[in-house]
Amino acid sequence: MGHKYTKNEILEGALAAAGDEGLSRLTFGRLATRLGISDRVIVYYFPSKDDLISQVLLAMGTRLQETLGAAFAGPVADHVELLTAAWPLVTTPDADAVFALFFEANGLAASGREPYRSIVSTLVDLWIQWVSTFLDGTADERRVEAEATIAMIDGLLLLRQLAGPDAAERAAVRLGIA
Amino acid sequence: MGHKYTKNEILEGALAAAGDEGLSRLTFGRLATRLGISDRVIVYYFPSKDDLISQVLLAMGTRLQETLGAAFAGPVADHVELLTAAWPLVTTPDADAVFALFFEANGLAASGREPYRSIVSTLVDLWIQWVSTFLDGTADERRVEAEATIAMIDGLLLLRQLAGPDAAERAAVRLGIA
DNA sequence: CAAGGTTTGTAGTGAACACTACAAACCGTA
DNA sequence: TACGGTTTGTAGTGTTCACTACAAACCTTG
Repeated sequence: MGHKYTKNEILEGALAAAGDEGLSRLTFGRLATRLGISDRVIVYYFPSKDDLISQVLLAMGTRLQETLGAAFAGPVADHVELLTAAWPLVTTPDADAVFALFFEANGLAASGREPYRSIVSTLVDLWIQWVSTFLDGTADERRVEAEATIAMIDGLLLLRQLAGPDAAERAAVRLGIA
Repeated sequence: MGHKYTKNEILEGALAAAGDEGLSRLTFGRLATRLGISDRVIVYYFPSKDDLISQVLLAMGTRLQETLGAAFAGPVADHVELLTAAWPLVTTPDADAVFALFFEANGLAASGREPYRSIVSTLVDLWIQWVSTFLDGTADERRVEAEATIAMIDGLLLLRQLAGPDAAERAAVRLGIA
């Protein structure tokens, strides 16, 4: 099978493109130009734009879990411990690009646009469940603790994106992290 | 001056439209149809799309300050006190619509798109400064406390938008609010 | 009434977008 | 070599979008 780009390589390129220019600038045409291929190869692998976006966001989520999962060894007691461990990993330039993407998707989801709404909703549920596996306690306790963890990390990282790393660092310290 | 719509009335309509359909669906054509007027009246008052968006976001910020400002009487000691007072006011259907808009703008800003980036950046600075006027302490202390306040409220409200009011309420309680 | 600010009618432009149709070429493998 | 998966050439479709040009009508105030 003679090929220049496999599906995965195109997805890879889409991740990079979305990181650079944002989700709203991720189009068949722009991505094709960026990769130096015909837009019809992309359509060949991703029959609709929704397919492309869904898979980009899903891949992004999986990749982030791999990064973070490596750092979370055993179960910890509460969200502060978890955040303290996670904070250095989510404040790198690479992570910044990933979270910029997520915030864009979150915003579009919050305003009700499909397919963002359903994808992000699924993603958030997965994350709550995933984070709770690193926590101690009953199922209910772990869920609440995971929700608090996600709220705090989102808030701090949003502050980081909008007010800068220094502001986020100060706030993190004030809230008992790092 | 014979007029059907003043600039302010159009801005009002734009706020409502953005709340209903999201910023990305706020276009001259759609707004004109929604208001039952010609799109050229809108262009007449808002010569470019960036003008319209900027003023919508600015108006949204001002309006939110008016709502919250009424509830904040005197200075309080820390972000927990402030959040406890603010929480009931930001968890109403009206506030939900406003914050959905802000999250959409934040997301577009995070991915670097103009004019969102510069407007939101200005807005965030204004908010940090504004929130700090309700706090006690030195200038530095108040700034950090304001940053923490904003991080937490953003995180909790984002969770509210994406995982639902119940999840946000649980997390808020766990974090010492409400 | 005259002037001037406002609104619409009519008619566009050029760009970006998602997506389609079809035939040809390419290329590794069986 | 024949097959089948892949890639491109060529050429579209229909939609939405921001924005423009211009003249006419409208309407309120001075």
